[in-house]
Amino acid sequence: MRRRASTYAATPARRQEILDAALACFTEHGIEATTIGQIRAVAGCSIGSLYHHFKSKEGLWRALFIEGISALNADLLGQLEICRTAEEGVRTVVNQYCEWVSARPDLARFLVHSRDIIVSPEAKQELRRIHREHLRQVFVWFVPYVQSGDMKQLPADTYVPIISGPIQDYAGQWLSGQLTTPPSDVKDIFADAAWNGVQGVEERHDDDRNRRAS
Amino acid sequence: MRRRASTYAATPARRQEILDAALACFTEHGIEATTIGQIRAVAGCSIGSLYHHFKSKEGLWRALFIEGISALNADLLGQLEICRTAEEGVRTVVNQYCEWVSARPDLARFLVHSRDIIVSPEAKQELRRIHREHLRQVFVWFVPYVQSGDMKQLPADTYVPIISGPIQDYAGQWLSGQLTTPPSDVKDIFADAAWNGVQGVEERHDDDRNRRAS
DNA sequence: CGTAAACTAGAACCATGTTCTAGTTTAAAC
DNA sequence: GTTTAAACTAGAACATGGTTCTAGTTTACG
Repeated sequence: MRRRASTYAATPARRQEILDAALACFTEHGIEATTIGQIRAVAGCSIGSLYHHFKSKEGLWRALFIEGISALNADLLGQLEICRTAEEGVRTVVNQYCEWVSARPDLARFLVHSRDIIVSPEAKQELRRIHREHLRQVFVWFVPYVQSGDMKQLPADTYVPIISGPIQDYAGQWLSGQLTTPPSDVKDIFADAAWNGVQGVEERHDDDRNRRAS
Repeated sequence: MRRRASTYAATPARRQEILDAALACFTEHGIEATTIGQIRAVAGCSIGSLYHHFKSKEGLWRALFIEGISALNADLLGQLEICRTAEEGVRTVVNQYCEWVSARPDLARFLVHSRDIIVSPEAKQELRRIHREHLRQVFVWFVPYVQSGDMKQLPADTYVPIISGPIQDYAGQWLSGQLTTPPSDVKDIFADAAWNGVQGVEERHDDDRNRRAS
């Protein structure tokens, strides 16, 4: 007699309709300015239906956020799989982010801007967990190259900012309309800078110039 | 007969009380979760008084944001004034941000998190104007060093992400409690990375190793 | 069919930002 | 000093928008 959850065939479609409507509204009016009423209207459903699928407005944000960040993470890990050198890996991190942002700017904009909007402690904790797990997986990929000396030894928490910080900063500005040159046009510059920042000291040359008086 | 604005002696103090109360509430409950009622209670004033001094909740955010960002900018420009080399300038940009974030974490947290929360077009435009003007002033300082070759020639919009992106990313994580090592403890690493990313090609050595097959 | 859970609907509710009207205080003019 | 006009304060009334609730419909499966 006990029925499994979500045996209805049409459910996933309706759920997705609401998510799509929400993203469209966020893009048009901004995340903060979007109301449940607008989403409901675009999705063509009732308040009751919306609240049946998502516990709250924040629950809707959360679902959209998790969907987006998971796709982004999975895509990156997939691309890292086929990299064979540290440099390739670092450049892939930068390039993949550029491609992703260009390919799905609406979702990217939402991901960037929504980080500071999710408020409830449980949700925050879950998002942090996902983020940590992702970082761990990426970190694992790079560990051997740090040990081999292909990459510099640095405090663990500094790799991500050095590699991803610049391109994320640039992409954020581009997404909010402050820059006109798309990330894909400058990705090599940021890939260079990223690799430059973490590559190991090379042994073939005189390396004095990497040292300096502080 | 015509009276100048704000001839009341007590006004600035009351205004500041409200701003301080707002920042305290933001720190305690988060920006989004803070209500006008909470601010009013902490500031010990009435709704009418609050709305007299600030047009709206967003107006209050805006005032706090402008106060904070202006102080941050002025401090940086002051420190840049006394720098005499490109490397000193770049390192100052990184170090000053570290110091600022450590000295006034509440305000820094608000600045970082509120960027995406201010919604009204006019306010957004004003903030963008302030930001652009600040960037221009900083950029002007660096121009001679780019022309002299002390710094690499890059697309104009890429300097800021390369120099400030990593430390801002790190500081943001620290401010939100995800990291325990304060920015001041890793500032040299990020200053190294920043300078490394923008320093000009040095002529005394063989520079081939800065080139690579993409 | 019959049934139980998934789903939909929208009215009622409630929290919170904003406006409004009515007063009080301040400082300058006479 | 008294007057006067604007700055300021107060809090009730209002408006908007998120959430809850009750009632009904659809779906899948026995």
